[in-house]
Amino acid sequence: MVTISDVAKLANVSTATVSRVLSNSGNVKKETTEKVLEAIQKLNYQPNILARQLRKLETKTILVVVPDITNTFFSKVLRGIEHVAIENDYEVLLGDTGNNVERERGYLDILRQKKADGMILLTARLESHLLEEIAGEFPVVLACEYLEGSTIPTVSIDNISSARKATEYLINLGHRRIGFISGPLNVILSRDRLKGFRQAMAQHNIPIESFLVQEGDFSFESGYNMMMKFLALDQPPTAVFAANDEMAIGAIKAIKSKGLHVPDDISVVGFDDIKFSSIYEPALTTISQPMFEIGKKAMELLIKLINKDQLEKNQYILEDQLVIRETCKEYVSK
Amino acid sequence: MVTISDVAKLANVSTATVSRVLSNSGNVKKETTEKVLEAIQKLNYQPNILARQLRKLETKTILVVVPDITNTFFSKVLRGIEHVAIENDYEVLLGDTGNNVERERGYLDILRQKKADGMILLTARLESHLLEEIAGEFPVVLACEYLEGSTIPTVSIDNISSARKATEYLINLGHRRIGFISGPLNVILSRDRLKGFRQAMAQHNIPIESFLVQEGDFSFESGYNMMMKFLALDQPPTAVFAANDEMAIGAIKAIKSKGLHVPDDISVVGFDDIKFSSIYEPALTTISQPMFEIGKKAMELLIKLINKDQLEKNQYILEDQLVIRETCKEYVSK
DNA sequence: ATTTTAATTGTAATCGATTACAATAACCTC
DNA sequence: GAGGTTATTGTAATCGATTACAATTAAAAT
Repeated sequence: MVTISDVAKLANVSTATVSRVLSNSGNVKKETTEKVLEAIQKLNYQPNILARQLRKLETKTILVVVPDITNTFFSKVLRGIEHVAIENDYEVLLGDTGNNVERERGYLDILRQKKADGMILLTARLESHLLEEIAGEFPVVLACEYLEGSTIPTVSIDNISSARKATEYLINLGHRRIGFISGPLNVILSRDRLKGFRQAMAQHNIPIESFLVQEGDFSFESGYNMMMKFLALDQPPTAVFAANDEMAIGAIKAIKSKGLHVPDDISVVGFDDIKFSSIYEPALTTISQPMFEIGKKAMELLIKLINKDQLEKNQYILEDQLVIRETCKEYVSK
Repeated sequence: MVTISDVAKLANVSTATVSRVLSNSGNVKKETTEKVLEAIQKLNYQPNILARQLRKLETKTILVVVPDITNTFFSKVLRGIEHVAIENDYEVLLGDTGNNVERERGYLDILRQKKADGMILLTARLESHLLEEIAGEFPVVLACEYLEGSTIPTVSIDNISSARKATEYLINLGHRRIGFISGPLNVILSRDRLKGFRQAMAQHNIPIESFLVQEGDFSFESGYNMMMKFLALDQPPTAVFAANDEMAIGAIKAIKSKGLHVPDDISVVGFDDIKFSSIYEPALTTISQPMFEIGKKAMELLIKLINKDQLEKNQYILEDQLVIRETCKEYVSK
């Protein structure tokens, strides 16, 4: 392997000088610089990053922990992260947990072992004290999810108000029997969306029957299954709000399987606005999250944390949007 | 920061001994081991991986270069890679090129700089000599794509025979005017799928009119646009084979937009079997690639390369499968 | 009890860079 | 040209682990 001292020897200078040329620190004579560059060229020298990292105690790598990389929602956020990472000479280490808390925990060691300068979590199922502890010691940013009462910097939308907005939209269309398919209630953002739903219903004095709220797990299949439960009721809901798009599409599938139509028989609203939602038929009305922007912002914050810059605030709330497409319709009693 | 010498001091032994305890190399007395472990516990010591890596000249990290992480096809392959990686204590550095050759090239430096022990490419748009060169120096495995006449280890399906299989299926249904929407023809796997299509047609003595072959770019939109071209013909094809599922779905959208029906008016076959294909309506008939398996196999090969084990062969061809769903129908002349 | 052998531990070099500090060279100023 | 200043370069310590080799200790063999 070609090392810095090989270069130094060939160029007839010290390793210090080669290093200085490499880092563009300035104080090297032109001729010397040229000699060194020539030697570098001739030997096809590439600095060993490990050695540099060890010396500087930084890795220029950040870790992103994702609950499910095959979900396009997360891969879009990841894209935003990568975008900013590359601009700032960072590399992205990917940790896919496959929705497994154990693996989420395992990835913390990468930080502890200094294999990454910081971490962005797109999932926060871990015990909060664990997270707080590691965030006290290393730069950590939460994206999408957050931790109640925590000071860990967070980027997300306001899930409560978004869910309220979507629910109100259905209410304004005249719906009163509205079903809600929630995400797993052990994650806070599921609880928030449920809360938003409840708030909107309460505001309009519409009582919520308990069997009209069902807990899914964000998967297509769970959306299908929960909708089937709704359809088995004597009086099925006239509209359904699912806490993410995959479940919403699962619900539509279920409705279709009974020979009913969306939106004519039942209206459906989703959450996230993944790519498939606009392609599917009927095109899904949904809350659109700025996925790319969330990723970008999260990475920007992380870089600030790494550089020990001051943050203006800890909670960054980005704008979401209700995208009205084809799955909702005014309620007309039959 | 807590270092190995802090531990050594507290346990009253040398750093060498601590290191031996850490690596479980055996030759340490029980009592000493306990003393050391106790010190490690007490100080909450975590070895600095950078230092270890520098000394051992290995990173236990591999690089995966993906053309588009938001495509679920690639994220599934990635899942397979990660599965094997974790089992073998490797971490995965993700390189998403966003279909940009420049960025693909950039990621090679990560290998050169020893930031990763090896690389899996899910894309191979680079100049082949560059790839050959880097593969000569570092462990590299190609997955999905391959390089003509190259000895770089490769995992993929047999794209030619799969495309032939799909085409023959349409032919056997009675179709003669079959349109083909190819992927970008600068990537070999697109050319292979086209070749398979041509072979099947030739075998059945069906001439291919040039305007029945259109080049897309694997995106939903391009599938839509190319299908629109077909539909503008005097005699549109009675069946269409798209080189991936996204384009196939785009094509179906185009067909529907003209008030026509799939499969009654036009049959459609896709390629890949991404998750959405079974959810979409009509459910897509397609060639199913073993994405997870491809990823697993690729990582297994890479590990062998890294360990300098002998490979049995350079080309690993996995089984694909024609999945018949709802988008094809026998041709009946009208 | 002494020698031989095996088990355990320590010392110090090493991986390949960066950088504080020291040394030298080059350039001014009067 | 002496003295001072600045620019350039070199020496060697350093980052935190691993490991070859040496040294010591303990156990076994005679």
